[in-house]
Amino acid sequence: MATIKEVAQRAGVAPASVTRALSGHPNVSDELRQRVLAAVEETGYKPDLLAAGLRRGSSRTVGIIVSDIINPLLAAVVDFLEMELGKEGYSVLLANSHGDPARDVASVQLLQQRRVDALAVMCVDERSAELQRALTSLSFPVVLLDREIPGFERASAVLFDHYRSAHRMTEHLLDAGHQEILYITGLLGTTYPNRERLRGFTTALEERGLEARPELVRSARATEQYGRQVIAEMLDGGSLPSAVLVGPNPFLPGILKEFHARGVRVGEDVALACLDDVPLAQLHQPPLTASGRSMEEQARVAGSLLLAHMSGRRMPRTVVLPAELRLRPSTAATAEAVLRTRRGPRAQRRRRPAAVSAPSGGASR
Amino acid sequence: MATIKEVAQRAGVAPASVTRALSGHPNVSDELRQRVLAAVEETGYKPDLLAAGLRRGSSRTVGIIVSDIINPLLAAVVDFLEMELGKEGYSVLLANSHGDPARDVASVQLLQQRRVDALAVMCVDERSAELQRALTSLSFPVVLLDREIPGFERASAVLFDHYRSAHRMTEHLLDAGHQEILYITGLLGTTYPNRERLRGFTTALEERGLEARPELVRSARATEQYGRQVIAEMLDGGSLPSAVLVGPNPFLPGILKEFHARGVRVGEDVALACLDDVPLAQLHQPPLTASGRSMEEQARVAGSLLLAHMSGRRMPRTVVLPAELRLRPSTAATAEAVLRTRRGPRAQRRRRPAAVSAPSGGASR
DNA sequence: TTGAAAGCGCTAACAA
DNA sequence: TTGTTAGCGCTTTCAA
Repeated sequence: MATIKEVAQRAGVAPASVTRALSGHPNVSDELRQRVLAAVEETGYKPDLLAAGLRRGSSRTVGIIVSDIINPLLAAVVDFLEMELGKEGYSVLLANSHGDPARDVASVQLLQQRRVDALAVMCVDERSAELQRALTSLSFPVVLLDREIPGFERASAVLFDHYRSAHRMTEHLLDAGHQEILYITGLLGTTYPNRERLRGFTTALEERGLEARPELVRSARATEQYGRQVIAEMLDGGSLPSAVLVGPNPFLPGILKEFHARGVRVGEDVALACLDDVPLAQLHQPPLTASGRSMEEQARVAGSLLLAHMSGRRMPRTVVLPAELRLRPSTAATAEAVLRTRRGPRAQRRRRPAAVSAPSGGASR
Repeated sequence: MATIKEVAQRAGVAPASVTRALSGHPNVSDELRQRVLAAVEETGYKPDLLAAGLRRGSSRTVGIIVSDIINPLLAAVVDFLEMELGKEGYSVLLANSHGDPARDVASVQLLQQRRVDALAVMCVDERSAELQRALTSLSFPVVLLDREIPGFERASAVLFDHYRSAHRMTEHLLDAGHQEILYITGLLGTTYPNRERLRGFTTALEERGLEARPELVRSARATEQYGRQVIAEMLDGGSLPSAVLVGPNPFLPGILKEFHARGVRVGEDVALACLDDVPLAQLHQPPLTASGRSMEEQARVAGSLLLAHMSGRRMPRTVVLPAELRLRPSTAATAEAVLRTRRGPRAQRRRRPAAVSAPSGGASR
């Protein structure tokens, strides 16, 4: 690999002039620029970005910490963010935590050592004191994506309005007459969306004089397995409410598998709504009502905030983006219809009978 | 950020001793190590990996070039690879090409400038001369993931046996009596899987005295939209074969949407098989027959090949991994049953009638 | 407008 | 076992 020295020598100029010619420095004669360009061409010179970064004190690199890149929503954010930042010459250093909070912390330190110019964070557990310590000690811009760290004023945040999203979705279910809703959520208290969604859910219930019964709020790390397990338990106990509300999308496959395995017809024997909209929700038959949000917009906003901060142009900022209710057939039936169907003659079922009975509390509650 | 000098000063040693103490150098006295460790603790020193990389001539960084990180299969590979390499202290620089071959080339050059120690490549178009030129000029290990570049002996490759996978899947459909199969593939000639799968498909047909009719091999960049369009065209022309074989998974949502929109019942009015297994295929009702492969294994093998090459321990190597036929209900019906269903009384349909008629050539062909 | 010189922070070779 | 020295390749003063 040719170095700047060789190029300089070949062009008969000083190394500094090569830098100037290539970096669009204002005061460079056309003649010198030509000679440098020719020498660059001949040698195939490509500046060493490691060396440039060391000297410049900035690596033109942005770190992304993500709790799980296989989650299509997070993959989409990474994708768009990489694109936004790439336009300005920044590369992305990816760190996936695989749901392990300890990795979040390790990643912050590693990326710091790699001298990233900024950090985008979709961590596993925003409450981790260690993580907070690591993040607040950073001396470069940080943007939190759907994460909230009180007191971390130096960071920007791009949040969706998960409170409103969950609130509206819950109201939608209540409007259909559902008196009991099973809410399957990710770990409470670990991240902003889970927290806000719970608040939206309980508030909507309370506004109608209902309460979120603890046994109907099931919380765990978002895995397919747990989604399946919860449904199995509810069915086994004969206590599946007329409506189910799902938070994080990794639960969804498990939930659907268990419903299908038991012959529970989504949309008929149970209403099902999701707070994450993923391809699976749209393509399921019947399609699933979901709360949709534009990861592209989140990434675009995050990207421009980071770029602005890196160039020192702006102050940290919190941006809240709306989510959109996407009504689909999985919640079209009224609670009454759902409960009637369940009690109705098994013979009418197209598939094998569902192991469903009316929930203990029932609609009469 | 504290530097090595400050640590050295505080510990009363030379900078080089700090390096030695921290890097586990054999000849370091316990006493010196203790003092250094204490000073590190006090200053919160974290080595600058940019500087270390420059000096060492290796950045402990691996580039990944991926054609589309939103594709769940590719996201899985990135995920596992990042994990494998992370164990050994390597970070991942991500470059997503978004289906644009020109970006592949730009990414190779950028990553080269960033002095990555190795490169994992899932490019858009392996035939691109520019890309080949860029890749072959590299002086560090490269591993191709499901990509093949003839003459690029210095690279390793981790391939799945897509030929066998497509061959077996086609045989499976032929065994069910399908005489005509619509094959929807990604751009032919751009990548190894598309090429090998086509070969497997046509060979299987030829072995039974059939031929792959050009109008039944539909090729385009893998997008949901094209998948939908092909199905719409076939249905409009009344020429949908009794079986459909789908290559790249991005087609799948479009195909399913069009089938659903037209009331074509997958598994009854048409047999459907996929050469990519994604969550959607498993969770569809009925579940879709698919060819499954372990992205985790591909990533593990790729990771260990890269690590081995980087430490100079081994030669480039090509590893071929098997794919597994996962038979599910979407191909359970025989061709005869499918065609009979289509001609049968509309009244028996549960949903609205399908706009399907027997294909022009028909089973009698 | 250009060149010379210094140095970013680290590590490896060599010397002690 | 430890310190000294040099230098990775670049960019940024500063001086000419």
